[in-house]
Amino acid sequence: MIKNITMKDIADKLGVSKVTVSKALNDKEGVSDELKQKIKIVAEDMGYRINTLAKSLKESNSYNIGVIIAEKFTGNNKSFYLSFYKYISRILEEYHYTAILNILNYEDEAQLNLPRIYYERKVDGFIILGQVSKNYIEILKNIDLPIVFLDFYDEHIDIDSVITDNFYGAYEITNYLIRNGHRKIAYVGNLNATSSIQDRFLGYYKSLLEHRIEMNNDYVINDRDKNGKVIELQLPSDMPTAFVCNCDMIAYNLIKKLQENDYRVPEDCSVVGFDNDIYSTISEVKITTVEVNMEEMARTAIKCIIEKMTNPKQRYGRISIKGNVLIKNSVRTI
Amino acid sequence: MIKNITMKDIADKLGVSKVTVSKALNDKEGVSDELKQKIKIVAEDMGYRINTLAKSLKESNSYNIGVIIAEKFTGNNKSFYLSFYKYISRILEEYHYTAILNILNYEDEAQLNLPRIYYERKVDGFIILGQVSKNYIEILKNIDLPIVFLDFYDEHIDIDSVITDNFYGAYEITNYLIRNGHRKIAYVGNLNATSSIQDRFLGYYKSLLEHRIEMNNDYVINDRDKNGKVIELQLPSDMPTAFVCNCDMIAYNLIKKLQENDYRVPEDCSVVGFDNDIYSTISEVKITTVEVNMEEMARTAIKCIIEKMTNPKQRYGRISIKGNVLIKNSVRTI
DNA sequence: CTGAAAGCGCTTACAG
DNA sequence: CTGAAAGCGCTTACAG
Repeated sequence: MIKNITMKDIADKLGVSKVTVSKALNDKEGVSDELKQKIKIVAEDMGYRINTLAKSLKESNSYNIGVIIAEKFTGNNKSFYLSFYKYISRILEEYHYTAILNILNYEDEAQLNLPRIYYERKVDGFIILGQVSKNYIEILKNIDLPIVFLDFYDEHIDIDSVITDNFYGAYEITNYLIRNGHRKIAYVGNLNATSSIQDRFLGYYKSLLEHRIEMNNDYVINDRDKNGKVIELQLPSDMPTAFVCNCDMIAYNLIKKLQENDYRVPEDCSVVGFDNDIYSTISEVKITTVEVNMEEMARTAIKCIIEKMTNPKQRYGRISIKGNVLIKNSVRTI
Repeated sequence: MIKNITMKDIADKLGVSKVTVSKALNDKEGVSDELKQKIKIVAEDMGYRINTLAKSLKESNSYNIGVIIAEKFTGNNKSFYLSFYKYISRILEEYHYTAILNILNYEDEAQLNLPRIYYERKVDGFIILGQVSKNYIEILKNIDLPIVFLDFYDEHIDIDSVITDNFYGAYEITNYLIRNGHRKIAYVGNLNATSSIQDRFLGYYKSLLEHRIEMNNDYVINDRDKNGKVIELQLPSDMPTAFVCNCDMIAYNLIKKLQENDYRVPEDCSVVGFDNDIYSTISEVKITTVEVNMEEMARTAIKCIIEKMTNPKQRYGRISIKGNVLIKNSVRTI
C-alpha cells in the first residue's frame, strides 16, 4: 500500500506545523505570503491530495448532494449509459459501496484533467464506462487507484476491461438469419472504425464461413466517413435478402433508406442490429438485435475492481460477456 | 441545527461504552447477544445513522467508486435526465460539492425506502430529478435534509421546486404558429394527465384568447388513456392546419399518424412539440419545439439547496424557468 | 505570523 | 464480555 501524503508530511518536510500547512493551502489569514507560496509548491511536488473525508468529518458536512431519479425514467432503452449506471450503482450497493457518476466533459478530456473526485480522495477506484481518448487513458494509467474499463477496451495498454462479446453476438445473430433461410447477407459497418465494429464483422464472417457462404465484397457497406461521421448508406446493386448492421442506430437508418427505395422490411429485406437501444424500438418495425447483458457486465467489472482494491497486482485482462439475440420483427423466414 | 445522534449518545443512554456500541452495530465478537440486541433497538429508536465519513476516515477507504462517462455519450438529446445530471454535477462542482446519482428503483419507491446514501450520511441534501410518487414525497418531506424538486412539483406540499415554464413556453410556441398565419390550431394532450400537460394547454389557450381565436373542443386531442398509457391518436374530421403537442414524443407519433393518412408535414399540417428531446430529432422532419433551459434550472435548484443548508427555514416555493422556442422545420407559413 | 491542543465520529488493538 | 486509549487527517479557537 502506498502511503498517502498528508498535511503532516508537508509540514515535516518544511519544518513547520500542519496548522500552518492547512492555513496556507486554504488561503487563510495568518501565514506569510512567502511561506504560503512555498507550502503550495511543496504540496504540488509531493503530489498532495486533500482528504475530504477528514475535512468533512471535522466540518460535519459531506459536500455531497444526492440526485435521485426514479427508475421509470431510465427504462425502455431510453439511455444506454444511464441504464448501465443503474446496474453499476445497484450492484455496488451490494458491496456496501456507493457510485459517484462523473461526466467527463470535452474540455477536461482534451486537457487531460482528472476528475475532482480523484484529487479530493472521494473515491477508491474508477470504472470508465465507454471509450475515452487514448491520451486520457494514458493519464488514467498513472494514477494509483484500481481502474476497470467497461464496454470498451484499449488494445495497447493492459488495463482490465469488461466488454460485450461482439464477435460471438454477431456470429449468433448471423446464424439466426441463416437458419431463417437467408444466404445473401450483407454487413453494414466500416471494418476499421472501432474494435467493436471490427469484431462484430468477424463474427458475421465466421458464421458465413461455417455455412460455406462466400463473402461478397459488395456486401460490406460503409456507414461512416473517415472522421466517424455517419454517412448516407449505399445499397448494393445486387440486393441481399438480409443485412447485419453493426448497431441499432445504423439498422434504423438502413430501414428508412430501404423504405425510401420501396423495399419493405421484413417482407423484402430482413435487417438486424446490435445493442438493443432506443433505435431498435422507435421505428414501426421493431428490430431484431443483440441485447447487451449490462447486469452481468456491471457485476463482473465490480468484482474486478473490488478484488483489485485488496490485491492491486491482480490482472484480469479482457473479459467478454455474452449477449442475447432478441427476436423482434425485422426478420422474415424465406 | 439538529444534533446528530452518534454512537456515544447510544452508549450514554445505555450506560455502556461507545466501543461496545460499535461492536454491537457491526455484529462483531465480544458483546453478549443480549446487549447487542438491546443496543440495536435503542439505535433504531433514536434514529441513529452511521457517519460513514468517520468510518471511512478511520479505515482510509471512502467506499465510493467513481464512474466516468465521456460527455460525448450524453450529448444530442440522447437522454433527457442524463443531460440534466450533467449540468447538476458540473454546477455543484463550482460550489465544491459533488453529485451522487441515485436511481430510485421501482421497489424502493413502492416500499418507501430512502436511499442508502441518506442512512449513511453521505449527502447533505437531495435534488429529486423528475416526478416520484405522492407517498414517496411524504417520506422525503420528513427527513432533516434540504430537498429541492427539479422538473416537477407537487401541488399539496410545500417543498421548493424548480420547473420549466410550461405555461409560457406553450404560449410562446402557439404565438409563433399564429405569427405564421395559422388559426386552426389543435392541442394534443390530456388536460388532466399531469400538471405540465395542463399548464402547457393553458399557455396554448391563452395565446388563442389573446388572438381572439375561438377554442374548438374537437381540437383538444387525447393522447393517453386513464392509466397514462399512450394511445392511438384520433385526427379530427375538420383538420386543423397546426398542432401543438404536449411533448416531442407525441409530436413524433402525430407526424407518423399524419403521414399514414397522407398529410405531409409541414406542407399540409404544421406540428410543434415540447422538450427538445431525442424525438424531435429522429424523424425526417425535425420538430420545432420548446427547449428546456436545463442549465438555468439546475443552477437555480442548486442555489436553493445550498442556501437552505445554511438557512433551513428558507422557502422558495415554485420557481419557473423560461425555455426557448427552437425553430426547426415542422412549421410552414400560410 | 506561527503552532499546541482539542475534537469531528468512528474502529482497532490491547488490557482487564 | 466490556472498555480506555490511540489514531484516521483535517480545522478551529486560542495562546504566544
